[in-house]
Amino acid sequence: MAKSETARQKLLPLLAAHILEKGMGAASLRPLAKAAGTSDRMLIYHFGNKQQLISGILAHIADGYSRQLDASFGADQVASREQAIARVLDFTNSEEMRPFLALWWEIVAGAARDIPGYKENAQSIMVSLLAWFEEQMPEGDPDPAGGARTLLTMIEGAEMFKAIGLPDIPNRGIEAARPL
Amino acid sequence: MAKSETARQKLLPLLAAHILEKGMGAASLRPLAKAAGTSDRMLIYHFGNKQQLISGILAHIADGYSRQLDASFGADQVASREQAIARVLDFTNSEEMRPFLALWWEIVAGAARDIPGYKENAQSIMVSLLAWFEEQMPEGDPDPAGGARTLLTMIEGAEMFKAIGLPDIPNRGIEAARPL
DNA sequence: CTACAACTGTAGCAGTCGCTACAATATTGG
DNA sequence: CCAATATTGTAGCGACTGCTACAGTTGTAG
Repeated sequence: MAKSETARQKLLPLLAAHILEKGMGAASLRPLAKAAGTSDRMLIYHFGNKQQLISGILAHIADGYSRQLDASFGADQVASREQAIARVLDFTNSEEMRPFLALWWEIVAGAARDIPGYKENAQSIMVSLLAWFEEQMPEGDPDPAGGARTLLTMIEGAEMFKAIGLPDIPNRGIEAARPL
Repeated sequence: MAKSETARQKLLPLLAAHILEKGMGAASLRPLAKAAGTSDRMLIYHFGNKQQLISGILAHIADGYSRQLDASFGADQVASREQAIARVLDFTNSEEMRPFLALWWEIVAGAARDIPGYKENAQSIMVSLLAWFEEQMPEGDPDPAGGARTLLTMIEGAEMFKAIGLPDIPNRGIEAARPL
């Protein structure tokens, strides 16, 4: 099946861009192939079948996402938990994050339905996000590990409300994310 | 197009059951029709087109969900915020809630992608859930409205982590959901 | 140069998709 | 009873789905 690794590496960015823009609902072979300047025939040739193709694209996107996280936040420390959570929520409000978030909820939905590959992908994204966020915790926090989990749970809840167009509901809640 | 309201009311429970079990990915006319003991031809006849059909089914499910909420929780008061949040999380762990939650994330994903109808549906579900949860807040809570929003944000974050198979991440966070 | 492997275009299969045209039957109001 | 209306089955359209068979072309190693 798949022969050339470099061929895949050349296709992946274009395939990823297409999925980020159009969503998993538009992730069928012919549109993907067109977006990548090739044919459905060649996508199967390089990736074996559709499932492996999608897995490859999602993994590629997850990689880019975590690299973007590191790049977007300097090493400057944050002073409080409130500041840490506010910084992340601000960041996810940016226009460039929209496609990632829309895709994220599709991945969550796939994981909740036990579609093969989705749960693994979602977990790897969240585990690395948690590790990254743990480092972002304010210096001297009494419980960075627990705090990061608290705040990340809060953040994800808030992101859900943002996604469905009710961004104000978590507002008051976030103020409550103080260390005990 | 749609003529008989009673005909729709007879079909909706069967259609809803099919979507809850199989997910939106299996929500195409012919399987839905088969599950409801009719034909694709008749679904279009009764509901006009697929979008109105799906909207009707989702609204029906949302109705049933909120009625189930009221039925599953007695009027017995809860003593603390921790107890309120624990009760809801326990409830959502039950097997009968699984289909609702899986469908919920598909609705969130659709809302995040601006698929017509999904955002409205998601909002109406969350608004009524919030209103219900506000009533469930412990008596004497210093800020029931804000607290309900705090806890619901936390709950939804926790539900997401459960959905992707990482139920332990929010655990420590939930202990922190104390009133200020 | 030749043999072999890597790559690619064309065409198509068998299935599903939402939806509709047409014709027939069932029901109901006058 | 008769006419209008409501309901239903059959058949199919044109588009799309993942994937494959076949035939070729290209690149490379001996």
